[in-house]
Amino acid sequence: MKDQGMRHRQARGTRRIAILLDAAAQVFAEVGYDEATTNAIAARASMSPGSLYQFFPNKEAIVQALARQYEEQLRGLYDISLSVDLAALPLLEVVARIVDPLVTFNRAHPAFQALFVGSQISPKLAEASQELDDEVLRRVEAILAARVPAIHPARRTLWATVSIRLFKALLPLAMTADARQSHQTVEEIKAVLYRYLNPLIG
Amino acid sequence: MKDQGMRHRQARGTRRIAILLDAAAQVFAEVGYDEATTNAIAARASMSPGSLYQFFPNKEAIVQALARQYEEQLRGLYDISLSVDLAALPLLEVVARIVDPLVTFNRAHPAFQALFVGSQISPKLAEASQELDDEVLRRVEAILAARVPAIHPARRTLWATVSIRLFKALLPLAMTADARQSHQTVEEIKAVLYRYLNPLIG
Amino acid sequence: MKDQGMRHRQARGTRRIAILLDAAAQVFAEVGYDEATTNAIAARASMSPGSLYQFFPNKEAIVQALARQYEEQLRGLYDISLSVDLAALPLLEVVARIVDPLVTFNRAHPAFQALFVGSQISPKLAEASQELDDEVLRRVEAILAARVPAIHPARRTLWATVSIRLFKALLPLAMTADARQSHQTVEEIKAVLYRYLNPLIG
Amino acid sequence: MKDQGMRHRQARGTRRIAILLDAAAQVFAEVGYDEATTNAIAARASMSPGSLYQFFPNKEAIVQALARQYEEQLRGLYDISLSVDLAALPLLEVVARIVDPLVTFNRAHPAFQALFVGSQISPKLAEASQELDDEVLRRVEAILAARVPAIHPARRTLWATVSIRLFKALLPLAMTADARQSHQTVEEIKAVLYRYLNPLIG
DNA sequence: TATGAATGAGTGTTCATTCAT
DNA sequence: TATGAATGAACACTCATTCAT
Repeated sequence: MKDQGMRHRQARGTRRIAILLDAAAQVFAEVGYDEATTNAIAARASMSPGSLYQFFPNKEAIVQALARQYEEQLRGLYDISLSVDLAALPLLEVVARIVDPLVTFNRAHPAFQALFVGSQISPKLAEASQELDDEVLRRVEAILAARVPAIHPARRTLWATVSIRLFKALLPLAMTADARQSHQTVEEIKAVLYRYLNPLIG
Repeated sequence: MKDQGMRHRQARGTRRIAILLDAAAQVFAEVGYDEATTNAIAARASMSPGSLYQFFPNKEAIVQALARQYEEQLRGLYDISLSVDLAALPLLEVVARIVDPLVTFNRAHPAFQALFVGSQISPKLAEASQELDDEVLRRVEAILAARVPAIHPARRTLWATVSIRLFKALLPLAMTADARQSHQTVEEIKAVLYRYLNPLIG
Repeated sequence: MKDQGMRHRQARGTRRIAILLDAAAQVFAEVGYDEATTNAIAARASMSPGSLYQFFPNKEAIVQALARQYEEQLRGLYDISLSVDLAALPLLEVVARIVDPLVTFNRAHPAFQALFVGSQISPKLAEASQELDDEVLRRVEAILAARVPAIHPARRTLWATVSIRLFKALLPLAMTADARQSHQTVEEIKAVLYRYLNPLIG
Repeated sequence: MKDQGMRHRQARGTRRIAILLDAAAQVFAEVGYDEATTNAIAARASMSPGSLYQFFPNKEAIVQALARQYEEQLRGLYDISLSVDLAALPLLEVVARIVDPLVTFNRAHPAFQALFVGSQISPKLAEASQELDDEVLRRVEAILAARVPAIHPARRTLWATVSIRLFKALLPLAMTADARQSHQTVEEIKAVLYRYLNPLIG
């Protein structure tokens, strides 16, 4: 009996956290992290400010949780599409296997863009979503290393950083309502990355 | 007599606007548009907040004016370095003639980055610096058109948009104190753009 | 059967109240009444806030109950050490028989100080621990009356009030960790009271 | 002309600070430092919260300013009544010259009590009014030293500390509306201090 | 015209208290 | 009855904007 109550409560808590993160994602997507207010997030989640603070100690913790969520979901996404020998694939295929899922993911989670791209501008957001950025950098470096093991670490970091920034810069372009134009832009993103990386690791 | 007084007053007004824009540029460069306060800008300009609002109706108008100023300065910058037949130049040279002055300009005007790059993230700033972005887009489109006149307008716009975003994405990387690394990054910027555009308008 | 269940429930309630008052005492001793939060008290008592409010209608009621508890415990304390003819004892001895147990009691119940001394400052607390203060005043008046029966009631009240306040003022000084200094201060407390009262009731 | 404007503005600023400190004193006197809200102080001063923060960076700064004001006013008070050879005066006279002005002062400035006495309870207030407490301690120690130069510093500090605490404890008693009772209490305060100190420095 | 004092709605956050379960 | 999630009014403090001088 007690167990059931507890399980129920925990489930409720988890559900409310999910609702909050959803609301936060919406608000972040609409006005960005800096402009988002905790009261607005709570209101969007149909909660009181007090409730929000029962689950998160402060505003930063909300983005961090959201970023962590995205990180895990992305991990799941790529564990499938990258579980092959990347060195054996044509570069264009590698690029596609990275870009396409990310674009799809971003369409399903519009706030991802706000965090991932916004971290380049807002210092506060950058600090909060540091982990996500680090994780992405590590992963891209790993992919580069898989194809060109002999590469100098500093160059590898530069190439990875540049690649990530290129992607971040173009991702918003692909997020229009017009499906046709969106598809064309995604192709362009892949072309940019392919052409940039081909002379380096092709 | 009255005329002179008026001319004097107008000159004074123009001068004060220039001082304000200078102060705004400093503050924007230091903390970004969103974090910049109008009081801080006025103080930096050794003026009262009231004076600031005599020249600008609100914070947005300040960035807009600053963006317009940059727009004009950039026009002057390129009227010199682009007054040749771009179709006759190698693409790498064209890219260099566009990128290098812009990097130089940005080093002299650190706030330019805050506006130009920041407009991709902050919706407020995006709205305010719309015109600058439009102008830049038109110019890049013109260059593309000069090299490949037969190009479909939609594709031209896409290529120009992508090129500009690529540049915006990498510019901050080039703005470090380390001269050596900065030079390397600038080369990388040019490489990215060259490789992207070569198959299209090489 | 029903009776037993009820008795059981009541005993349980009494026990939980005791636990709560203990927790409250700890928290009051640590941060004072004003800074103490009901949630902190409940947590310290390993209870939910809701349970706390099942036994006490509000925060004030908690201090009141605690004060009442201290009142009773003090009664027990003095029923022993004052059950002699105070008129026959030297004043210094009387003072010692009042001060020493109180200091000992306070060392065992650090929250007592928070209530007893704090009531002089925080209006909220003063209201809440009014009863305790009244009781103490009555008792000190009784002692004074025992030694000088002919005393004018108003003077008796004044002397008692002053004596109590003197004690309250110095008690915190005696509550340091340093045993040596503490003893010295306790002697000072007794000296103050003795010198004050000697010309009056010596 | 400008000078006049500036002088005028400065005067206005000074006046507004005085109004604020007055309002703060009222609110502190009514509810104590901890319970006082900056918005309440601003409202009492017929100002907006923003105005308050134009003059004081935070709540603590307000008490500090008030404490400093009291410190100076007290200095002025005592420069007159203590500018004699304290060693030559009878102790009762010395005590009267210290206590009487302070009581008078406190009647004119009810918030003084809130700061001076309250600092013994609220840690926040204690921190903020530290300086005032230190200053008072130094002064009392100086008086003790003037009468008994050979005294051990540690004992001098103890006696001064005790004396101050005694005074703080009794001061509120003297602040009733009833003039007759108040006078009687003040006499009692002086009696307490005299009897305490007489065996030590009489 | 220029000033800067003044405004007040709004920020992130806390906590005494309530109430569905 | 016991729970702890939920509430929301307040708090200290900020800043774009206004306005008396």
